[in-house]
Amino acid sequence: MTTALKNTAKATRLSNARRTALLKALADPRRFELLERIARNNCPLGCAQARSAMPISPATLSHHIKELETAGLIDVRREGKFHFLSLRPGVLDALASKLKLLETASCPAPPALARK
Amino acid sequence: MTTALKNTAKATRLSNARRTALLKALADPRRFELLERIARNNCPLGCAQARSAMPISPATLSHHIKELETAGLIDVRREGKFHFLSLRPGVLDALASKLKLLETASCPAPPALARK
DNA sequence: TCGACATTTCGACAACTATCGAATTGATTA
DNA sequence: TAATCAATTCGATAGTTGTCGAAATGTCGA
Repeated sequence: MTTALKNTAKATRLSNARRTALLKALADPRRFELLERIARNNCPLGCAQARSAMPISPATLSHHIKELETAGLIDVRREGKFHFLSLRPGVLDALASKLKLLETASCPAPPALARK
Repeated sequence: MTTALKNTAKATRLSNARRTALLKALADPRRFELLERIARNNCPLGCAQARSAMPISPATLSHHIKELETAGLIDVRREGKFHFLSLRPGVLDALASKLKLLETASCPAPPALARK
């Protein structure tokens, strides 16, 4: 019950600060690419795998991983020397919902609206 | 038919560059707040209205408006000295869809995944 | 035409951020 | 214990970005 409610709350509620943190983490193209790789992998993505897939230095990768983790977008599992990255469930959904809400809240733009 | 297809394509397709531009525009908290005000207004929001609602200088507001417009999130209608801002339909939806796709593409994280 | 007003541009500044090489830390194995 | 390897931290650098005051531009009305 508590867990169920907690998960539901997480899926629908984002504070302004959290929203900002998420959007900032996603705004960097390299980071988004990394997140895509993590999301599309069929199981937790090895850090080493990410490294060989992207032309960036280990230091830069580490930095990006930390940014994604800090924003709460991914989870990092450590097994000895090896790290495995996975998408944290529900976070992107919550953000997407927030954006859709904004779209829904708006009134249709008049057709005469100039786009100069 | 062409228009219908065009709108459909817009709702479902975002290039990487466009996606990045959108996320960068949304990542600033002030800008997001401005977008929220535009979205929630029942008709195009007057620039002057935005100005009086937010504690930022005219220069800063102008800068943010330009960023939102350049990213393609809003349209600006000019009536003499006055500008009116409105949300461009479908853009937030397209972005939200992209995020949801990413969520869907991921595999469920194992419960044993450590969150250190 | 001038003055008032709405908005933008310009230049400066400070803060933030992506990237890297080098050094460090931590885990594993011989 | 030392060597190897995975990943992080550190410091530096260059680029980006938000913010502002002042100046400039554009519109309108007297």
